[in-house]
Amino acid sequence: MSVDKELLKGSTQTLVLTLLARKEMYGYQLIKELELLSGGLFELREGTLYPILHALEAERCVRSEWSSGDGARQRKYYSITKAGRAALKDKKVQWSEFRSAVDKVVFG
Amino acid sequence: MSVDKELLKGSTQTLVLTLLARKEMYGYQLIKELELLSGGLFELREGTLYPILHALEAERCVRSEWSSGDGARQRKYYSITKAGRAALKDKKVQWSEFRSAVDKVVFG
DNA sequence: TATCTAGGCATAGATATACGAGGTGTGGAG
DNA sequence: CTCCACACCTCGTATATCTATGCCTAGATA
Repeated sequence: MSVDKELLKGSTQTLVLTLLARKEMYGYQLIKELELLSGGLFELREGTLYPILHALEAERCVRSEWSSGDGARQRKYYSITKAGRAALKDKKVQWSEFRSAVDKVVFG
Repeated sequence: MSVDKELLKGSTQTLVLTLLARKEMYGYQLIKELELLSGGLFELREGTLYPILHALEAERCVRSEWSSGDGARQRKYYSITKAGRAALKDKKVQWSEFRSAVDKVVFG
C-alpha cells in the first residue's frame, strides 16, 4: 500500500462492494482493478481481500460461484446481492460524511 | 463515534496535530474542539486521545507542559513542535491522496 | 453537609482490521 | 524443464481504537 495502511481501515469493504456493484468479478481481478482505478495507490493484498470477501459473503452482501468453463482456470466469481447494494449505499453515505468532516477540520 | 470508527484509523493523529498547529491545547479541550469542528461527528474518547498524545510526544511531534496557574486546575498543555509541523504536512498530503483515490473508485 | 456532575489525567483489556508469510495448484513462455 | 503470473486460501502478528475503569478537583444542587 502506497498510503498509510491505517487510512484504509473501514473503507475496504466499501471499495470492494463498489466494484462488484458494477460487474461480477473474481478475487485476483478485484485486486488488479482496484490498483488500476486508484492510480496504483491501493495495492490490496490477497491476505486482506479474501477474508473480506468471505466476511461479505457471510453477511449475505455478496454471492460466489465457481466458473465452470471447460479447461478454463477455476475462478470464483463474486456478485453483489440486494442486501449488498443496500449496505453499499449506507457505506457511501458514511464515507462522504467522514471525508467532509476530516476536510473541514484539516483544511478549514 | 457517529461514523464507523474504523474509518477514523490513521487520521486521528492528523486531526490532533492540525488542532495543535493552530494553538496549544490540553487533552480534554482537544476532544471538545474536535467534536465541535466536525459537527459532532468525531467524539474522540479519552482512552483514544491520551495514548495518541503520548505517542506523538514520544516521536517529538508535540511537547507538553503542566499549567502552573496558582489555584487553577492542573492541565497538561500540548504544543506542536517543528518536527510535528513537518509530520503534519506529510499527513495532509497522504490524506488528500487517499481521499481522492477512494472518491475516484467509489463515485467514479 | 452530602452528593452529583463536569472537568481532567491516565492505563488495561478487548476488538477490529490489515499485513506478511506461507501453502496449494494451473498454465503459458522462454 | 523451469520460471513466473495467475488464482485460491489460512494463520500469526502488528497496529489502532474503544470500553471500562481508576484517581482526583471544583462547582452546583439537594
